Amino acid sequence: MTLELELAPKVKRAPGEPCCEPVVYPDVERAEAERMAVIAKALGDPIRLQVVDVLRRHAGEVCVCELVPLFDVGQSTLSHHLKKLRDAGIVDSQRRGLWAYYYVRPDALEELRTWLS
Amino acid sequence: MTLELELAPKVKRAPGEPCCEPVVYPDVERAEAERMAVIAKALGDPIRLQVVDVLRRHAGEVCVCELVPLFDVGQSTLSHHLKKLRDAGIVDSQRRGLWAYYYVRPDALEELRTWLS
DNA sequence: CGTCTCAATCGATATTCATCGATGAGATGA
DNA sequence: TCATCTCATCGATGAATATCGATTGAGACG
Repeated sequence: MTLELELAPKVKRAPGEPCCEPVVYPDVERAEAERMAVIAKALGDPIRLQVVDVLRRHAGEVCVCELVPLFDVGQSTLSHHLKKLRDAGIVDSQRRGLWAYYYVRPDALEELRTWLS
Repeated sequence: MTLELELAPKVKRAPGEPCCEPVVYPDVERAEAERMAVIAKALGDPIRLQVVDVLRRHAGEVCVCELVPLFDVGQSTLSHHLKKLRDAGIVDSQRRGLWAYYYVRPDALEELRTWLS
């Protein structure tokens, strides 16, 4: 904040010479970032993120037949979104009788939350 | 956990009768969820998320010319990703001479982090 | 068994998106 | 003024994705 006035590199330099401190980026962090991107991508659709929001507000489980009328898409489309969320480890489901009940698996969201901290 | 054994609805019911407690989802929460989806979507690409990771590790700013060799894509592609991050309010940039320096704007990430809590 | 219901899957389609190469914009310096 | 450098933007292309309607599969019930 205070003494960074000379961060701007000199324009005159040998070709290929770096303009500033070289940035290092370990493979370990790269792998973790890739995992976080998978979670964020699953949350990156408005419908999917709203589904997660609804599930979190109803701390137990929510039946798919209750989820469908909340959104302006067909049942098959919502099922597709639920699969994406399942594949990312964000939600899971349990069948009872004819119905399927979905619930949030907090671990994935907590992973992302921690990464953001 | 303990007393949810009778959550499964009776199969026999009048047509159209809900299978469980109706779910409500206020428009206010819906709007907030849409905003979070924008942020999550911007983070949902491995390269973009790694860019944010690098910028966070270098608390000040990082020159684009240092960013480019870190990733296996061309300069124009990286510029495209940086624009996406800018549009989502996650990063911002400042030009000094020929160079452009990018830095993280913590607010957007903090918004998402708070939502995840 | 046959039929009904709910949810998952399939196939098709239109849109979005990541990527590239080329070009443009702006600054620097000869 | 002109060449060079960095980065942003443009246009095109192939891949991924969101969506739909139709079908399938699994349970429940009679």
